[in-house]
This record gives sequence, structure tokens and C-alpha cells, in this order.
Amino acid sequence: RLRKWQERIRTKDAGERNLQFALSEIDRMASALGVPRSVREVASVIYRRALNEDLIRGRSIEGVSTAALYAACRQEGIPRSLDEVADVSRVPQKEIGRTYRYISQELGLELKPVDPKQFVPRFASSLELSEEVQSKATEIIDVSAEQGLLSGKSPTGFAAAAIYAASLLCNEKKTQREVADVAQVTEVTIRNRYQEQIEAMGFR
Amino acid sequence: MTNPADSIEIQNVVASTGIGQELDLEALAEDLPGADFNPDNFPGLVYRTQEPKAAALIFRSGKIVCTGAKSIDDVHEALGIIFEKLRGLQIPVEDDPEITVQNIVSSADLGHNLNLNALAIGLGLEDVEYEPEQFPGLVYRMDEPEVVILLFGSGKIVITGGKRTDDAEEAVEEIVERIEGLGLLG
DNA sequence: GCTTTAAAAAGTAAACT
DNA sequence: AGTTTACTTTGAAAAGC
Repeated sequence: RLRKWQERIRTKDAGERNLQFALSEIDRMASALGVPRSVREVASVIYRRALNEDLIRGRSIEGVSTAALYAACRQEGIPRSLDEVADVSRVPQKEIGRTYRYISQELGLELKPVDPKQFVPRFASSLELSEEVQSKATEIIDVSAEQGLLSGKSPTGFAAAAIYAASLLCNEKKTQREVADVAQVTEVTIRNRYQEQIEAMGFR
Repeated sequence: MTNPADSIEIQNVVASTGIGQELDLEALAEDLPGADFNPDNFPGLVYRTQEPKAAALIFRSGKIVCTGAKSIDDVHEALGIIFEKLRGLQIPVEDDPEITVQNIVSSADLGHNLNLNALAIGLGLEDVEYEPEQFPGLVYRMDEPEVVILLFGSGKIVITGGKRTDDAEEAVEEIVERIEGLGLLG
């Protein structure tokens, strides 16, 4: 009947519009975060998969879009923290985290925990630190993680402390506040992780 | 050489029951000293017992949820106190209402630090949630017994979701076995 | 899904002194 | 910088939006 046709067209249009909205949101947030086009494509694929698996029911399109982008960044090895992603999304950080865990589980993404080392190049370059500081920070992360200090710790805080320590060791000192600001953690967290890492490195 | 199962401590028991009688919570809030009732926030009336320490959510239907008790005996004791209080208010309460344990939260100590990163991969990413950016514990959903275990870097763990006292003990034995099998227990 | 209750684990954070 | 308080996670029930 005519009504059924109209309804089908309406829902098809609505679905199409929703998909377009989601993809444009992914694009907007990805631009704001400065992630490469390849990551946006991965995010779009994740979003479409979530759509096909009917994972959006009961959740906001914006939330799933943001979570898909967060997951894509991780999958591509250039993670953004939930804080950073939340800054460019209109969905609260808590919901992004929950939605990420949900789609990650349902789609079987099986992403490994974020490696703090993956934050080093980006944080260090926005602090205008040298290549030398970056490799020192990477070494500090490896050594302290090897000694079991990473378990349960936030990867951003862990990376921030290592960068702070490396900047001191390489005579390119940045203050705890400066590092804390780019990593979006507190100075207290940097101080705490820094003490443990310095000890693990055999300094002090 | 201490057995991790011996370190198990029950931290909280959640149980439900009912008195088989509808209640006027507005009136009950007046007659029960210390009762909290904010129907705009939540439909249940909150009543806390001191000894044993527990909190009860009392509903208009006469159904009651008890939480915060440290043992199943404490749940029965706390609910017994509440039943008597209600009878004292001339409210008819069934002779001995059936009490169903819904969840037991326990803590334990495996006695060794854990490499949660290695554990996440070893236990299988499909059964594990480990997002240290959001929470420091690794969440592991176990099939048998059907419980959820939170594992921390210190080796301390939380077992929840079980309904029987034995669930925690079986879960600890099972998780120790699995971690040892992976060569990840100190 | 949310609301409320309780308790543990450990990390992070904010408000004070 | 140190302390206190509080929030993150897990699980379950209750009645109702």
C-alpha cells in the first residue's frame, strides 16, 4: 500500500540521514584532533559495522561516532586519550568510555591496552622537545614497564612522567605544569609516576 | 605459601525478600525513626540497621532489598530486626519470609603483583576489559563459577556477581590456576 | 537506560591546610 | 606538599519513568 511505501522511504531516508550525520561528525572530530584520513576511514568502517550489528539502538549516534573514532585511533596506533576525544565531542567522557567498551566487545575489536609510548611523539613535539628526549622517554617507559610499574596506571600519566623525566635528563627541562597540560593529567600524577620511574631507572 | 582462598573476605551481601503485605511508605517514614524516604528521587524507603550494619530498601509492594551486610547471617539478622520493627508498628509480616541472596561481593589477595597487560592478553582479550585510563582494575568475566573478578596490579582482587558463598572460593582457585598456567603468577 | 543502597580494590583529581 | 573527600569499575534486587 501507499502508506507502507511512504514509511519505507521515510525510514530509509532517516537512516541515510543518520549515517551521513555520523560520518560528518567523525570527519569534524577527526579534523579537530588532527588525525590522518586513514583513521577517519577506519572509524567509518567501525561505525558502519556497529550500525549493521544494530549496536546503536539505545545509544546516541554521536556517542557511537565518537567511540568509533576513539577505537580507530587506537587501532591505528595513534591513540587519543578519552579526555582529548571528549574535548571535540558533544558527548560526555563517561559515555564515550562506556560506548567504546560496548562496541569493542560486541564487534570483537580486541584492541590491546594503550601503550604509553604511543603518546610520546605527539606530546613531545607539542612541547618542542628533541628526538633525544623522545627516545629517552621511550626508554624510561620500557624499563619501568618491564619492572611492573605500568599495571593499572593511566597510559597518559605514565607517558607524561617519562617525558618530564627525560626532559630533565637531556637538559631540555619542561615544568611539570607544561607537561601536565599537554597530557591532560595533573602535576600530582606526574610527580607520583616520576618518582617511581626514576627509581626504576636506578637514578636517585 | 599461604593459600589465596584463605584470604577471602566477604565485603557485602545483597539479598531480597518480602513481607507479603502492601505498605504505606509515607506513614512508615513517620513511624520509623531514621528512615529516609524521597519518592521524587527513588521509590524505596531507606532504613539502616546499626548492628549488624546494613541498609534496607523498603518498597510499597512490601518487597525489601538488604545490602551492606558482611555475611549471610548478618543479612538474616538485619532483616529480622526490620521484621520486628514492622510488627511493632502493627504491620502484619509473614512468619518467616523467604530471603534470597542476590549477590555476594568478596575481596582476596593472590599474594603476588600482577602484570595486567600480559594478563589481559593471556586470559583472552575477548573475556577481558582492561582500560587503565578509565579504571585501574582488569575486569574478567568467568564462566564457571559465573562471577566477575576485578584484578589489580597489587594482586588484590574483588569477586562479585556470585550468589553462593562457595562461588568466591571456586573463583579464586580457578583464577589462580589460570594465571599460573600462563606463568604470570610471581 | 536511569534513579538508590553497600562494599572492596587502586588510580586520579580537586579542595584545603 | 600532604590530607581528606570523592569519583571511576564490577554485581544484584527493588518500582517506575
